[in-house]
Amino acid sequence: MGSATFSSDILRGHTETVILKILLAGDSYGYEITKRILEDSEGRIDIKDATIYTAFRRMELDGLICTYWGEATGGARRRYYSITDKGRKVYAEKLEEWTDIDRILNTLIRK
Amino acid sequence: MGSATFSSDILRGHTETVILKILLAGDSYGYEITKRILEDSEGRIDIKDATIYTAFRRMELDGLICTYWGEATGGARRRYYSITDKGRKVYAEKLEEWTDIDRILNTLIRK
DNA sequence: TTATATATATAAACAGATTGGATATATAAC
DNA sequence: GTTATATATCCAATCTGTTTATATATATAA
Repeated sequence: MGSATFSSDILRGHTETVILKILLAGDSYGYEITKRILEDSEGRIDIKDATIYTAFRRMELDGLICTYWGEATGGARRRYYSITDKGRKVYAEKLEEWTDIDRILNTLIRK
Repeated sequence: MGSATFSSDILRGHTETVILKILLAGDSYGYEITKRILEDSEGRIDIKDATIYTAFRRMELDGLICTYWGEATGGARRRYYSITDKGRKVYAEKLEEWTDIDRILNTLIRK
């Protein structure tokens, strides 16, 4: 139980930040990002496809990312996402915010 | 803007853990806990009264805390909360979980 | 008497995440 | 050829913790 995936509330508010960070390294698509997060989180963060696609739509509306159809290599078609200048700016802000949250939550949660 | 209070999504999933940690040090009541969190978070976490009272109700139903009316000293009546054995056990689990989340989110969010 | 700080509580709304379902392509196994 | 599996996207309905708005009540200072 203790090593299962985290409750969805834990990720809430960080999903966009994590997606932006991955897109900083280069364009990618939903399925790949989901797999990447699962790997990089020691198998503990299993973002559902519906979650990531609704996040994409929201972020596109907010101008953080833009999208284009790409070719698939052995599977269904892929919709690629690219981070915008605004997206880079928002990522920088969220990174700074995380640094603060991290310090403060450690104070509040630990003895 | 950068130093304002955090979005409510950031606290989501941690509210109960923070309340349990405060109750570990001794019984307390809603108003005091809210003030305490605001102080200990450098003024960045301003939990709304409705949030804390609904959390109390949820936690009491789950058997993490129990409650009793106390006397007020210069103000309205107070409802005190006390952590139960189950609450102490859940806190220990959440603390362990936070240790993991902290490490993993730092990996996912930072370059 | 007015304003402010102290203190609790509930209904309705909000928003990000999940569940469940649908659709579609390519490849490996039977 | 048919089935199973991996790849890949998307939407409607639902869930759930938090907020907004509102109500209630006591004590003290201006």
